[in-house]
Amino acid sequence: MDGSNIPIARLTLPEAAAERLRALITEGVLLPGAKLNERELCEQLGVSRTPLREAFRMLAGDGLLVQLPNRGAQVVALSREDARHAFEMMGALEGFAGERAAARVTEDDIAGLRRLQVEMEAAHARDDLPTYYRINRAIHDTLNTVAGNPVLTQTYRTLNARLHALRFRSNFNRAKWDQAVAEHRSMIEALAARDGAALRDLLVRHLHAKQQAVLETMKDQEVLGGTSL
Amino acid sequence: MDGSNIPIARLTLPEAAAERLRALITEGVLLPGAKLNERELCEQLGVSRTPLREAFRMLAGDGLLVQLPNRGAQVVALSREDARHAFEMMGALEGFAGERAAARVTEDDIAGLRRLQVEMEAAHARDDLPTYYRINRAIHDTLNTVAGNPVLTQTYRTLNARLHALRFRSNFNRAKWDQAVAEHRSMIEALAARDGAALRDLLVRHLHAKQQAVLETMKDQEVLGGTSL
DNA sequence: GTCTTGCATTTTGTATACAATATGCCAAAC
DNA sequence: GTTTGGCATATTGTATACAAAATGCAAGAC
Repeated sequence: MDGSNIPIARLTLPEAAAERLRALITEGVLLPGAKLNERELCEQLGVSRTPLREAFRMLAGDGLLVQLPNRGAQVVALSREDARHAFEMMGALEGFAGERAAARVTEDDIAGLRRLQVEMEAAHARDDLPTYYRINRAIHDTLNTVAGNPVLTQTYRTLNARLHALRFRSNFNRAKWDQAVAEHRSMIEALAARDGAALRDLLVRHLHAKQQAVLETMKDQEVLGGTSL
Repeated sequence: MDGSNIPIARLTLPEAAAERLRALITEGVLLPGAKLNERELCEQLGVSRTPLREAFRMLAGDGLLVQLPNRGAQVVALSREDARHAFEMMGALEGFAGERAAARVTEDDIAGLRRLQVEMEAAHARDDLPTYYRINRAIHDTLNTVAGNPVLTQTYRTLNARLHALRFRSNFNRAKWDQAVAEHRSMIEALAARDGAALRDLLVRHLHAKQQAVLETMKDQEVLGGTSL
């Protein structure tokens, strides 16, 4: 026996419930601010209250739910300010990832990213937004992986899940899209040149643009129970 | 009624249990790698299993415990690598905090920090390590607060709690201490000059030094169930 | 008409009983 | 001597009953 003791991935009941809830939030069945009734959800998910409550705790830890004492859990609703802070943080995390990635990247990694870039540009050319999103995400995930810091990866994933789950979509238009694709090309070049500072800068700017696009769509949105974290 | 609906801070039972457990971990009563027996802890803390388990989930979310399905919870034991990654991340977070703080700092903030710096140098001069630690922490916390990003603050606090709870202490010596105090002086100057890039750089380097000091003490320490996150 | 007060109902919090799983030990097989 | 199988025990996982708290409504006071 060697040390690779990875048990067969068997979801525990609370984990499964959390996963299902996460999906319900992401799909927009449970909207931001919605309060979660334990008994109702128990019936819907077919689990009893104990594991459901453990699922609540997990999602609260991920920042998807807030739990108010004696008043149950509700889906977080980020205010404009909260969103601004979250994207600002994302910029910092991605910038750090880029910097580290530049220091550790291999030729194979670069080749893989170039392939993704080609696919991304093809999706862009044929206006295939879903594919574009998928590849975009793959590129950012790869950068993060290449950075080789699990603490970063964990933090990044959690924050990313939060932003995705809360349905922040940018106000898409052709000019911004073209710009984003161009930025990605520059990133790969900076990475290939192992220029960490430049890559960091590009990523921070890239996220800043995304932040602006998202904030535009939230222009005069009410606070709706906006909460910290 | 205005919107300041801050309820009287009344700790829920799971929160209280979590707090107590956190203390037990920080004080070293529960050592890294120790497995936590539910029944035992129930008796010790005077709560039943349900709230204790909720406390486990909370601490697991903070990265202080790992929960293995059907095998209970245990205190995380960070490997050398894990510690390296955590400190690297801390550097990135503090760097980001410094950058933002430089953009937002007020003259009052600077005055307050200068006062702390004087206190810190006094503690340093009289070899008062506990006070030094306390003020050091206050300075870093202030920088973080001035940065004005709650998402950052939350992440920073969680990671910091983890590093503290897991009892990472650096291999202290006079040269390193002198160096650290000098670095703090430079930081205040960079902040006063609103030079975000310089402050960021100083903080990253400062954390790197701390990382080195900690890693030295972990030189050839075994992995002991070292886990991710 | 508005504000308070008390009660019924709903919902959350905690304890505990029972079920499922893991652990350790001993005997039997190879 | 090592390995395998089966049991007894310990420990975790889940459901549920009961307790505590919050909510909503209606009746009465002002």
